[in-house]
Amino acid sequence: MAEDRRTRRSRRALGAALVELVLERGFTALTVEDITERADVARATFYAHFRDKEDLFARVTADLLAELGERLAPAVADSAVGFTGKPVLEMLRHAREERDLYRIVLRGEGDGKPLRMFVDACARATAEEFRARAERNAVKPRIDPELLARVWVGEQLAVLRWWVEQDAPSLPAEEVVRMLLDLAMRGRYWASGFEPPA
Amino acid sequence: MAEDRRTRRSRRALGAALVELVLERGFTALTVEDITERADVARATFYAHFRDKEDLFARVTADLLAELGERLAPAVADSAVGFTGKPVLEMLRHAREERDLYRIVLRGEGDGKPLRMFVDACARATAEEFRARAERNAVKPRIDPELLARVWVGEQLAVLRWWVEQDAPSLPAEEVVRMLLDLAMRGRYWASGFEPPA
DNA sequence: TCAATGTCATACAGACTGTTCAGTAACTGT
DNA sequence: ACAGTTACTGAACAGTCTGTATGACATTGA
Repeated sequence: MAEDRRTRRSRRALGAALVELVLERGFTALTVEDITERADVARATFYAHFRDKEDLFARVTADLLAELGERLAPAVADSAVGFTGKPVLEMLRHAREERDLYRIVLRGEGDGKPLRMFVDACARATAEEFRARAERNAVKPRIDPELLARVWVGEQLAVLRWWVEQDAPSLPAEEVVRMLLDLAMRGRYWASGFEPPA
Repeated sequence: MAEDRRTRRSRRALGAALVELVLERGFTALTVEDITERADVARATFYAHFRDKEDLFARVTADLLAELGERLAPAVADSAVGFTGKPVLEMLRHAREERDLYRIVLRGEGDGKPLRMFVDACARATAEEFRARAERNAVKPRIDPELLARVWVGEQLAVLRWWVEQDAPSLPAEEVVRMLLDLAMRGRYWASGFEPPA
């Protein structure tokens, strides 16, 4: 007995309505009734599933993260050697499919709680990967992997934010990844147009 | 006829109360009455100054940005040549003084609106500086300055966020700046411990 | 088909919002 | 120090949203 179809229907509708409405009006401005109305569901039903709208947002985000995690797993395995850009590319693709949700999360809607869930999950995974990779290749990090992971994630998310907020059909994902890789390899100084330092 | 002392007193008290309370309970959880109570001010007075709590938060953030801008000006002038790290250092110092406010802004409290004010201001200024610098030194950026600025700011803010959230007396600001500079110059690959690529 | 379970409409108390207002206190410029 | 201006106070108001409870009804899965 998997999950009642009615339950699934309601939950999905509520989640979708939330995303739409947050994008339109912002999280705080929303009423539970706004959400149920858009989802075409009774208000009482909402409370049968979620404690409040924050709870709903948190679950939607958690689902997104779980999905992302699954999609990232093979890409991470593939880039065991070094910076291949495969995980980033996969994330960009995921973001293209779930664009609206990515937008509102990255904007910090909901007092930044979903965003923090997102950042923390990415940072944790990245730091772990950095450590493992350093060990595997027998190199000693010149900067604390924890901090390095934060920087790397911060940089990726900044780009991601920029990317999903573009209105015009923007740069293809592959192109964005190439830039990020260049930056990671050669540094910002090079990217600015200067010759690499001594 | 500057500004009435009572006005200044009330505004300041309300701003300070907001910061304290957001740090304790989060922005959404707050009531206007919570704020006025902490500030020891009548609720009616609040509405004499601000439309709602979002308005208050926005103004507090705007003031912070103005202050930061003033402090950054000389540092930016000093680093006209290249990446000296002076502006970042100055920002870290500012963040140390206004730690609580920085924390809540960077957390994305208030549906991320103050955070967006912050990010946009930094990104705009940085992009402009990049362009000017490239022109001054007659070099051609290898990556769109707009995007490069986003990345650079995203990276700085990730570090800043990490730094202001540390409980223990953390790394000195100068040390953090050194790391950021190394990263900017030599890239992440180097920081991970690998030798620079061909 | 039937028992279980989700959904619905409605109702409720309690809390918060944003506004108004008359009385009181504090401030500024002279 | 005074007078006129201006801000603060406390109280009251309707309107909105929340979270919970209820019994009737519809859909589901076995």
